[in-house]
Amino acid sequence: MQRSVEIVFKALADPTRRGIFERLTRDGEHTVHALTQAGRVSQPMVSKHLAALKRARLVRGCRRGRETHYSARQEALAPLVDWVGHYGVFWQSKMDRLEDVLERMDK
Amino acid sequence: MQRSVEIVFKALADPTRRGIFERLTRDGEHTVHALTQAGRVSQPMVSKHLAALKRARLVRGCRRGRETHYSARQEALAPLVDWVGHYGVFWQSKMDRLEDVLERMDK
DNA sequence: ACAAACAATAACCGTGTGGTTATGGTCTCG
DNA sequence: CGAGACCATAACCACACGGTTATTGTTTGT
Repeated sequence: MQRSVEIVFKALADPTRRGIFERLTRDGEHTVHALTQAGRVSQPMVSKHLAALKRARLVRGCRRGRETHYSARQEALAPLVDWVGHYGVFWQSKMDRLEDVLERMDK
Repeated sequence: MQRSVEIVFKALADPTRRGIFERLTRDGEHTVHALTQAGRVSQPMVSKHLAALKRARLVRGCRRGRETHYSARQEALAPLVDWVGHYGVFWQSKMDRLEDVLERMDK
């Protein structure tokens, strides 16, 4: 619980990692090679960052032959959203109203 | 812009800092002394963490005599919320609907 | 079968950062 | 005035972390 908040926050605190996540979100699946080309860091570093994002479940990689394809898992942002909902009361009021509305919409 | 996202994420990535912010959010204004008592970290460290939170505008301190009273500024979570809205498309759809609803509610 | 491509790991390095104790600067109060 | 409370800063230390190059293990194409 608290653990995942910790891991997600830490994972997204690094700009390079955020950049990778943002790119995977915008452009979809990418191989390590592709991410290395675009980025300004070496391939091993990309792999390391991907490992960190994977630990936070922010990213999922599937090996396909000799290349690994990574894609973003936006659901993994849930701990972040929950945290804001808990401790950012200003935003919580908005979220609460959202919950109500969504509930009513589903009926 | 990007800068504030960076600073806010980094500030909240540390568990001690998150703890301080959470406490200030729950229990309201506190002096450095009070925060030191509760925490298991030394007073200078509390001051340092408060300085970091202050740089992120997550916290505001006002000197009152010889003690400084700190309180949380939840509005400073905005960059975080915006970022999630931007890159967490899953959550963005919810947020968009929220925006619409709130707009209609205000009329 | 072999060379090259792709990704992960290892080994290493500099620095950023969380932590400490010690010190200094104000303010309060007897 | 002087002692002590409160906070910030300094000086310092250990280590986690972002970065690199070198290496290894698979897989692919010819």
